[in-house]
Amino acid sequence: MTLPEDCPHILIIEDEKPIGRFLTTALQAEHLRVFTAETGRQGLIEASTRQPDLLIIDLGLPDCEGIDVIREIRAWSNIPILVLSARTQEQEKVQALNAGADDYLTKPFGVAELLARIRAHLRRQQAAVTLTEPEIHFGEIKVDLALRSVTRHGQVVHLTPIEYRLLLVLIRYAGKVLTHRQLLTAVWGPNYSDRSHYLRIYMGHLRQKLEQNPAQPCHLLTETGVGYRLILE
Amino acid sequence: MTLPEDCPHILIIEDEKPIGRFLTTALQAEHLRVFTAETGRQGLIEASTRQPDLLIIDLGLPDCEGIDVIREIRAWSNIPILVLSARTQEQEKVQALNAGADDYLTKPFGVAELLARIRAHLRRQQAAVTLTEPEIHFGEIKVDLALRSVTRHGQVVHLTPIEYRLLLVLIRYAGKVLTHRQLLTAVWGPNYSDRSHYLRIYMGHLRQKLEQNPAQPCHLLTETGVGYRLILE
DNA sequence: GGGGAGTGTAAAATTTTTGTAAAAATGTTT
DNA sequence: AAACATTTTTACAAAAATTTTACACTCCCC
Repeated sequence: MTLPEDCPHILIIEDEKPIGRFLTTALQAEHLRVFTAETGRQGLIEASTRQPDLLIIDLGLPDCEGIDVIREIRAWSNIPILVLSARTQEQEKVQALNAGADDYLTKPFGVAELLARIRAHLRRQQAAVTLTEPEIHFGEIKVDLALRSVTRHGQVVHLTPIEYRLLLVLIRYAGKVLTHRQLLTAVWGPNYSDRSHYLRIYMGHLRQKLEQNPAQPCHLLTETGVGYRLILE
Repeated sequence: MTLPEDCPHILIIEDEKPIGRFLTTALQAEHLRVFTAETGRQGLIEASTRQPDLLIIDLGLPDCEGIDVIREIRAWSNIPILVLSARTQEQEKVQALNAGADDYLTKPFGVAELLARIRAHLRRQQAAVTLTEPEIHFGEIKVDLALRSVTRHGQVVHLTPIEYRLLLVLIRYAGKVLTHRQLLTAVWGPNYSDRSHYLRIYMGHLRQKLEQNPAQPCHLLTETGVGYRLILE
């Protein structure tokens, strides 16, 4: 088996253990990293601490309705949510989609179909790149996205391609903690998600070039054990 | 006396008739609709047919253990369950909470306290349905799940990974008593369920960072011999 | 009052994670 | 092919987080 870190993370919320185990092995065989939760509550905790790339949830959980779980996650995240439902749960399925689910599969379903759907959503998610503001400011720094230029006190600061790309990702999610994996995937691609040392080096470069005091950064912040975040202004 | 249909329904499972009658009249006086059962079996039937909003159950029932009743109900419902226990039933009390009970009262208890707890859980239950808020507030603290940031008076409060995860679990089950085992399992994993001293240290850290007066916490509360709970607002 | 279980706090010891420099490899331009 | 810029690798010091250890405190029961 290959590296566990080096692949998309999937969270499965499923109360029936046999099905959960089946799904887990099926996805692991496709080189996906799997986390599981057996209740909605536990699922919410896992979702916010593990930061998965995709969520699979079975409707009809014991503790709270799967629909409520979807609604709560949608309040702060827009990861793809894939719903599993029984044929008797037609209404709930529609409700789930209204609550913010992206797709559904009716049981029983084939593994091939499940995997195809997962891959489609992961691809789509990665393609979602948009940004509105033409200029971003923080500290002494101005970033002009249209010109691809970074200036400090009006002086041009030269950034290498990777440095610029890393900065872009941080800007797009400014204020939010981005996990190592999220940053590595966004900048180097999904096959580099375990090379955290790259981040240390390039965050170091950015601090050297953009921070007033690189040793005590006040915009490019470290969240030890989790990742990094950019604080604007 | 009139009994409006829109008042909360309470089911009491209690084998000692005098206590049952006492509780019934006390709750009815507060405009709560009361159903009673004298055995666990009967209680399960009542619970599924009456669909109460809250369940009060006395540990130490004759036919089947109260804990089994809790477990069975938790398999299909997440209504608040309030446990009544004698001082000699410390172990059972913790077992009941581990099985999914929300709160407990040790006999003898005052009616005022019972009513306060009932109201708190009914309110929490109602709020949980509409809790799609991306931000959670309590005291001077704001928690933003999307940003993974905690602020106090707008100032960022830095939490380590374990501190954040522990806080998250407490938030998800806010108002409910969480046993040491439940917390340890949720944060450190099932192999750490006997390291209660970890909890003391990290609850201490959270109090230090989040409470106005860490020595007299008003949100991160200790339930001696049982566990901890978070009180919002 | 004395003793014990459960709890809170501080601080040391340990492990994990991070920052930095610099060398080696890669690629690009002239 | 040499000079240059950039990325990747390597190595080690520094910082942060976790775990361990120690001890004081409170409440309750005897």
